[in-house]
Amino acid sequence: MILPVDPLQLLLQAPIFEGLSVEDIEALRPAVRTRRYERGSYVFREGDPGSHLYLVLRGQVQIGRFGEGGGELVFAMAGPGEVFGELSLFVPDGERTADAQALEPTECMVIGRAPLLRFLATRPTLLIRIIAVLSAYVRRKDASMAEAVFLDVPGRVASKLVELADTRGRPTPDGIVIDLPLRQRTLAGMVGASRENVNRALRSFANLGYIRQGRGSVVVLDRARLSTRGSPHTTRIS
Amino acid sequence: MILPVDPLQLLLQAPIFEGLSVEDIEALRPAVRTRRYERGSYVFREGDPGSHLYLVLRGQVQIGRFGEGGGELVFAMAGPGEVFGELSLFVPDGERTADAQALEPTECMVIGRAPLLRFLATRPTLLIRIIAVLSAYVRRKDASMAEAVFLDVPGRVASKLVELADTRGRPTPDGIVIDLPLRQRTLAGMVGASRENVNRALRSFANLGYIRQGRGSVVVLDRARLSTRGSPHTTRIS
DNA sequence: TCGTCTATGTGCCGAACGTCACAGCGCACG
DNA sequence: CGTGCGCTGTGACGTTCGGCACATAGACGA
Repeated sequence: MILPVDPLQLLLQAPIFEGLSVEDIEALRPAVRTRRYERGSYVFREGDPGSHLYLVLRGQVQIGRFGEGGGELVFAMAGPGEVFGELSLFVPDGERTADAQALEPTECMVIGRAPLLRFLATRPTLLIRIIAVLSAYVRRKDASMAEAVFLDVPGRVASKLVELADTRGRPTPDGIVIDLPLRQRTLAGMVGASRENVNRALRSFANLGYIRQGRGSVVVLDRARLSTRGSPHTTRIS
Repeated sequence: MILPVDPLQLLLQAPIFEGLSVEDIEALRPAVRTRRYERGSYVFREGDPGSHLYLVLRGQVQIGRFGEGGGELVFAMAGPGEVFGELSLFVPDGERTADAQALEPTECMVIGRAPLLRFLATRPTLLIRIIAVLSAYVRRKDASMAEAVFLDVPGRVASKLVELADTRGRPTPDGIVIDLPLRQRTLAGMVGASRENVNRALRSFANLGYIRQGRGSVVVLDRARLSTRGSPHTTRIS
């Protein structure tokens, strides 16, 4: 994959910054640095000062809680053209409340909080767009909470696969290829289930012909049937 | 409880609008109406057009999914001085993705989307504050997702009670009284568990002397020990 | 005051799922 | 070109928790 001549152009693709003009981009340029991370290394960890915004140029980053001893939980993923680390930016002296870890060799653009805030302070339209994006985040979180409560493990896996196919899927003659290093570990962290049960769910979907799987990859073959799997048991709750 | 002379003054108490000046408030006045809701009635439902922002003057509103057939899940609560319905505001033609239901006789201030957006468009400082509040929302949602995954039902109940004591608690000689119509149904919806198991957790905490409970009310007696209950089993996940 | 409705308390059962243990197996790295 | 590490696959087991059934008891209206 060939990088664009100007990495800053990628900002235009991030939903949060959609609609930036070329002049806007030039105004930001002096504040920007790029950094590299090898697979498994941390971009930041819980408790670090949250003083920078990151834009992924190449690779993949997972954001969540990755305690050494035991469980891990994935809050979000960020691939090329996507932004992360934005939540600490607007809280004065904000600390990171999650870890960010590179899943592959990764390169990021880094923008300091102060210049970015100066930049945004005069652009209410952009601020409103950011608010819209954050509102959508909150809604998606509410929706996943509902799924975690109302769906069993296979249901959550199916639902997550459909979501990934829709948001990061690349259609091919064979099926929708999910463009992610999607290990069962990671998928388990996304849906809040054990790796073993995610495995069993995946195997059963593969047997039904809904998906095809390889090492670290999933291809969605039958999106329709997979999304049907979304309402299995009617958990009562309360 | 006596209502303030001017309901709009309450806007100053909502975190989202903290820092408004008196002139700001006057600018909004023509756009504002008030409405009443009886207990159990819906302020809005999933699918409604999301064209208004609500500020609670009196009563309590729960926001979440409340399907007739079976389960319910509470995303947020709003009491006097608090705002809800804000997520649809910045999404053009946004629909409600949750229900809002009055838990008690309730009175709300209602502000239309268009006038509010006009008002905000010239106040970047306020927009940045809104972004900060939404960022905090996202983080809290991530945190509750982590709790849902890593804690068992008693642990989640304990954690939620501590949170409620901290955010809506009124300290008294007897203990921290939670100022909410807190039925076991509602609490179950907040932590994503069945009413029965929430009951068992509450009873066990009461027996240990951590809390005292009445019909629709909980008093936290020993916040320290209750929050200790927060790390029971080490779920592995992934 | 009485009756009904809603909230709370509790025992029991079965299913779902986390946990452990271990067996292939391929990739990456030396 | 091996070889060890990490990802995948699978069985067995015990716990947790949802679901049901039902008892009790305040609250509220007729």
